[in-house]
Amino acid sequence: MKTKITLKELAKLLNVSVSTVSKALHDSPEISPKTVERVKELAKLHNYRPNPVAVNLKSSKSGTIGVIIPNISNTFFAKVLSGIEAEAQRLGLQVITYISNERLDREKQIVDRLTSGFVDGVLIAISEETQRKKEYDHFYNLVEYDIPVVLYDRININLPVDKIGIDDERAFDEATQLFISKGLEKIGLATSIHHLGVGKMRITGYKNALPNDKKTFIANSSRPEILREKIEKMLLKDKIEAVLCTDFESTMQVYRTAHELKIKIPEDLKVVGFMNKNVAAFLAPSISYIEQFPEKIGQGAMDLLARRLQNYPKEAMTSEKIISTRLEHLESTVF
Amino acid sequence: MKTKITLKELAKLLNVSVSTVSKALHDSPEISPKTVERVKELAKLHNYRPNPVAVNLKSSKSGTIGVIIPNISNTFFAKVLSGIEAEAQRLGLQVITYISNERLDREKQIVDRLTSGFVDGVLIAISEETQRKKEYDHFYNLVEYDIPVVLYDRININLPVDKIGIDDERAFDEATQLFISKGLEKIGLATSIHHLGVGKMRITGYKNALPNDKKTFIANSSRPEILREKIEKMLLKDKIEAVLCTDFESTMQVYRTAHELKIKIPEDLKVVGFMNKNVAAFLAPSISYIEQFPEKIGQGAMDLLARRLQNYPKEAMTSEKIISTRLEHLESTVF
DNA sequence: CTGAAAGCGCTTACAG
DNA sequence: CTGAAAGCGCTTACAG
Repeated sequence: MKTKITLKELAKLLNVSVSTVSKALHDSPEISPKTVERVKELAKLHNYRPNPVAVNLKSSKSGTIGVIIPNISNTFFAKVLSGIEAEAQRLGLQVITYISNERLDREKQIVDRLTSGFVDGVLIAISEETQRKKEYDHFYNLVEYDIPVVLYDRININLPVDKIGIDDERAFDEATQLFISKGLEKIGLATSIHHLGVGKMRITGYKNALPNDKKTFIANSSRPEILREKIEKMLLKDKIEAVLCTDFESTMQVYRTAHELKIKIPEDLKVVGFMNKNVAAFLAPSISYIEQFPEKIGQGAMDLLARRLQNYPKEAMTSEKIISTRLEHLESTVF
Repeated sequence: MKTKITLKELAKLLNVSVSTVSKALHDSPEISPKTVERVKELAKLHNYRPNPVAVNLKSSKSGTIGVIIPNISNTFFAKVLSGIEAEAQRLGLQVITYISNERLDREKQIVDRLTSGFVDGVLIAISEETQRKKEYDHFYNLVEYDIPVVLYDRININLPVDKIGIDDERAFDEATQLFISKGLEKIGLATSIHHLGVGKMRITGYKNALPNDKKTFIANSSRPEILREKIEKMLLKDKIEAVLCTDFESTMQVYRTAHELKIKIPEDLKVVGFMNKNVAAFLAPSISYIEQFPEKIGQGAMDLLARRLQNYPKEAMTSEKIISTRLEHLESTVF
């Protein structure tokens, strides 16, 4: 077993002081070129790497950032994490992952951990329960401890921090407009996330797009059986001609229910879903969907945080960044 | 802005030494009950929490573990991470996430990072490229630095470390047996991961289950268009009656292709897929699948690692743990 | 150009 | 029962 070599050991081998070694490795102009060379050579030979924990203690930085993820099984969040991780690597930062499972108590625990100095900054998508109960006090602890926070995706929340997400309202407004422009009269919406900020925004986009003379049809429930019933009612009784889905679950429910009721997509029903290509393209028929570019959101979130880590006091203003979505047309919106 | 209070500051406020405060907070019997009480009270008042970086430096532990994930968009791995994170929380460990994107060079970089002292141990699922090239040297660095490693999921690899995964061979053997017992003659397999260890094991299970007089039918490609063609050939020319799929992609391809060719599932074709319930149950028809319990794999991996972290030298033998799978019957295997 | 010293925030063996 | 000292591995202002 190899054991990690330390500055002290290098110094002894070279018959110089620890300070000289440290300075040499940092290319300090104080040190003679000859010494620098000797030191670096030996360091390389022994594959010396500074102990990050010691460096962190000295600099009172941890060199890591925390990411709070509400639900990692959601491919969207998994991909956001991927974007964060890639950008963090580029910046030389480590990513510590925390999963709240959409629960407020877990989120509080996590934030408590975070304030004890594990991380230099935090990226957060706020849990569902937290949003439902509107209890944001714990986040102010982070602010008080001067730990920069960036909210990602779930940004429709009144906290004085940087934010990055998509324009949920516009995406659904545009998708609804599309149906209207094709002359459809009865346009519905299915959602299992109507209590989330992002869900509300999407519903608002849909409603705003509908002219006053057009009725809204909304099937909403976070309980699968109920959602399924409401979708069935929309399809059979309301006889909607098109439906927008705000999330993966509702999209799959619409797909399955239409099939069971022998309602043909796209002939009898146009569908715009919210899911990733991996699934959308292989359904039969394939389902058009709103593409979100989660990796970009992750990368952007990391960049916003990195800016704060560099010169926090200088920039007082918080910024909000929006990543555009795109409606990807597959078979379910063929007219 | 609150700033974190240190031992030194507490000591000054209390007019005692830093050592006394530290000992009191650890309930040392050396300290008088009265002092312990005073110290704890003030610590609580100021919400004192020890600086983890300093504690780590002292103990030469980092209190964190690394997890290498080949592809986080794969729900299986996302859920494994969830299991790891939950167990790590319970054990008071932090999880640093690294994503290799199935690439050898990224994996090498990550391992390099890991050997510089960021983590106390590592959980690894080896990347696809690494397995293809059979280049495992970089992992031996971890072993040399005495950093415990646990392989999860992709465990069919000859490295002297603890492992946890599923019994891929048996799962596919049993699923194949099921079809045989129902009197089916032509049983095929579709895969996009035949170059991965787990893929090979699944194929072996399928082959082993088939009696000598039965032909094998295998559609394999990691390129979607090619896989699609091969599946089409199996369905149209070979006229297989049942098909096993080793992964999400091949399952979706079979589902979609059967639909396009107007081959009815399950009447004309029985299907056992490899995917998660979230999707499987909402397809039309729903697709029976092999359930893997990824959270359990994550939890088990973390536990194996925790054991090593506690008493590494004592236990020389490496262990291999298998988490049972279960065939979940939905509509695609109705006889 | 080199090195001794102080210090980051903690823990713990040792002295009193 | 309390405290001074050493040390974890580094960095850096200061002295020589």
